[in-house]
Amino acid sequence: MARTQGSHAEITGPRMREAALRLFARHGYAAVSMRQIAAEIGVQAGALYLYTPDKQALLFALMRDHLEDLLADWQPPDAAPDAQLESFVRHHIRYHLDRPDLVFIAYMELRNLAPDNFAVITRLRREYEARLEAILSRGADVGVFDVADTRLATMALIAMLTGVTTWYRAGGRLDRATIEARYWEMARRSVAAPVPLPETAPVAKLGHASGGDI
Amino acid sequence: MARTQGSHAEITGPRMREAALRLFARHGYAAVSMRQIAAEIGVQAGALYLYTPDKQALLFALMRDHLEDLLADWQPPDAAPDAQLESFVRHHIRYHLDRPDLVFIAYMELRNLAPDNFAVITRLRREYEARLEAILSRGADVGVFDVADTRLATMALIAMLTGVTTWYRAGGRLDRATIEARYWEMARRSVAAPVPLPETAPVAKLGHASGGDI
DNA sequence: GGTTGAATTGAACGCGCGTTCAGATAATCA
DNA sequence: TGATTATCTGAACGCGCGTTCAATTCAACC
Repeated sequence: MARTQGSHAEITGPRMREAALRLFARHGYAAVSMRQIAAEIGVQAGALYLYTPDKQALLFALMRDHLEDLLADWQPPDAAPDAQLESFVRHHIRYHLDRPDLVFIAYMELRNLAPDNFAVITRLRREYEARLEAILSRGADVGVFDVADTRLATMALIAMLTGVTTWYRAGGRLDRATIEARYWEMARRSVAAPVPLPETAPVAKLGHASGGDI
Repeated sequence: MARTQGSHAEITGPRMREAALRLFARHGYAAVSMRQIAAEIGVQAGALYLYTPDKQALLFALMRDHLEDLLADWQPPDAAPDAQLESFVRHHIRYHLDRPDLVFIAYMELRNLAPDNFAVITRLRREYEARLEAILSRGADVGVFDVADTRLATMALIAMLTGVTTWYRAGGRLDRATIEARYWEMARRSVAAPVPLPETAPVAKLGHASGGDI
């Protein structure tokens, strides 16, 4: 007996990826079996191999697609560094709140990647980090940011922002817009140059006294 | 044939924990077998069960001991909130740079804990987070900090600081003291209240113009 | 209505897993 | 020296793993 009612390739493939994503995020790649993924979508394990050459490729595809999406989804706007940073931070938070499982996997399962796959994923991550670093660099040159080490600041900011997925739950105490604003406020302050003295510069775009969202 | 030369309980036990720690951190709990741990210390898998009831207890012991150590190792000094925060941040960075594997495991392997063990570990983590949150709360009350949401700020800061383990490598470009100073600088700015206006307050302990370590 | 072929089943493969335990060994103690 | 005991081996247990594949089913097309 095979090919039970309602079986279609264009459905099973995506469903497999969804189930794998959910299970990998919940229990970890190594702890999830192909049989579990198959059971999740009402299919036998063998059927999965119509849609992925093996388990490793399934993980890799999830991570690669996620990172390529992330990179394609955001380009630095043609603006001043502070505006670029705000755009980056807000997009990062929004994107991560939308795809908690993907984000989780993408940096939890790095060690379960085969060497070649690891290299690809690492390159994509570096590319994303480089975008933030470029913003910080330019802002530091212009004097609107005050970062002693752009690489460290990049890693610190990304860690801070990505951390939102570890505690955020939909329907929780804070809504997404508030969370976005709070993170942006903290990120901004952590790298902003000190407010110029009043007699020197009249306008302080990144001044500390806005307090609008507090 | 058993009990080969030089076998001693007081050596094998700790060695097992060290090997498990290293392997769990490198490959993940689920991907490491008891046989691999045993091979690492030159012993057969069965011998491990003299020192742990099972694999799960081994993971749990590592995580619990780590968190209890972390909690025992630092108490908030009897000082102003800003000094307390500096103490917390510097200790956190130092502690985490000293024990990258333990830290890594302690939040990577949460999902591999049995429910009862998970509850214990979560309680310890909450306790640690609560210490930081208390500092931020007090500082906000006093007016030296400006945090819109202490819980969010707590999670954001801890994520930022803990992230240091993802990129730090001994002998790298930055030495530990520099890293500690940079993180403290970013953490401080992200929560510090705006500098009081010159005519209002003569001394600004958390002012933005120190620049000493830049 | 018969044929075709994509989609799936279900059984099988060898393997390594966590754990147990009787037996062997060597250090210790009387 | 002989008995005891802590320590460890090596084999075994049942199980689930990732993966393969012949057989089967069903939708689509002629």
